Amino acid sequence: MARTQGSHAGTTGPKVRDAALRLFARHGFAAVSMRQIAREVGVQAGALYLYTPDKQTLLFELMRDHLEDLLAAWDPPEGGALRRLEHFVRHHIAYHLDRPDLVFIAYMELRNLSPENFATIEGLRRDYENRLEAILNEGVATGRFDVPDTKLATMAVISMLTGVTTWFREGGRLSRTDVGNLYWDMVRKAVLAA
Amino acid sequence: MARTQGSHAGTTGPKVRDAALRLFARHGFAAVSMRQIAREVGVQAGALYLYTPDKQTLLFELMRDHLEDLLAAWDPPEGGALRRLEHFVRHHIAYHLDRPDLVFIAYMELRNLSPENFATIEGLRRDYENRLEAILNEGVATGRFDVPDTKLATMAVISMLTGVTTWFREGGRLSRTDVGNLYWDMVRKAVLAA
DNA sequence: CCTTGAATTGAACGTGTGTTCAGATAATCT
DNA sequence: AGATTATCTGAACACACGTTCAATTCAAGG
Repeated sequence: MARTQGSHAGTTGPKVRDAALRLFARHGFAAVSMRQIAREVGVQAGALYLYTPDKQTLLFELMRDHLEDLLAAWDPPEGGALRRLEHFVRHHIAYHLDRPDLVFIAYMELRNLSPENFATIEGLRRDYENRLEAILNEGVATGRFDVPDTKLATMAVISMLTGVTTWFREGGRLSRTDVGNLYWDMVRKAVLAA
Repeated sequence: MARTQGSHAGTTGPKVRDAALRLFARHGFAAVSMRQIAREVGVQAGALYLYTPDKQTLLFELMRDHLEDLLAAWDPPEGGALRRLEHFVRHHIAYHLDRPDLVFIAYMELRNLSPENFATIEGLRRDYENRLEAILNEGVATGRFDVPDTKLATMAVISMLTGVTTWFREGGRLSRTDVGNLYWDMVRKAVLAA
């Protein structure tokens, strides 16, 4: 037998990516087999190879698409460095809270990429970090910010903000708005000149 | 043949843990086989089972020992909340920079633990977080700190500090002392009342 | 020097891995 | 209705996995 009722490439392709994303995030890339992904999709393992050349490419494309979406999704507002920084902080938190699985694998599975794939992902991540660093540099140049080392501050702020996905739970004590406000409060105080 | 020259249980045990730590950190727990660890130690795979009941326990004990050492290593100084916080920040950074592999697996391989092992590790981690939260609470109580939510601030600060291991490279632009100073500067400004 | 016991080998067990592919099926097009 | 094509199955490939264990070797104690 082959091709059970009602199955089309248009729906199976996304289902493969969804299942892979969920399973990779939950158990880790190396711990998930192609047969597990196939079972989740409702298909035999061989059929997956109509939608990806191999397992690693499945992971790579999830990470690449995530980072490209992240880069495309941010529209820096007009205004000074402080206003742009606030927008960056709030947007980073909101965007990451909406995609915990993608964030997780994009930060955790780097070592399972081939060297070329790793370089691509690393480049995209650096593009994102450079945006924050540019804001900090601008604020320092205008004297509004007191940041002795903008490279370190960039890494520190991104680590702090991204960490929100490890503890935030929907319906918990704090709303998303609360979280955005509280993080922005800390970042603002940390970079602002006295 | 068995038992090649000059090998003793006293040296093989630690070598197994060292090799496992290095390989787990580099490639991930699930991606490392017992045979790879054995090859690194210079022994056959079966011999590893004289030193660990199974692969998962090897991981668990690395994580547990790391967290217990971390908890035991910190000796909070006399003084107010600000002084204790500074000591915590500097100690956290120094301790983590000395053990990048342990930090890495303790944060990355949680999902490869059995439920009971996970609960143990989670408890140890919470003990550590509670120390920071207690400092923040004390500072808020005395009016020295302006921290609207000490639980969130705890997570934010720990994420920020632990992130140092992802980018710091020995012999780079910044020394360890520089890094300690710069992080402490950000944390201090973020929590201090105006 | 001989015995004892810890340390290790090497083979084996059953199961699972990523990937390929000829053949089968169902939807689409003429 | 018949031919075509995209979609999927199921079996197979060669290899690797974690773990066990009888047999073997070496170091130490009497």
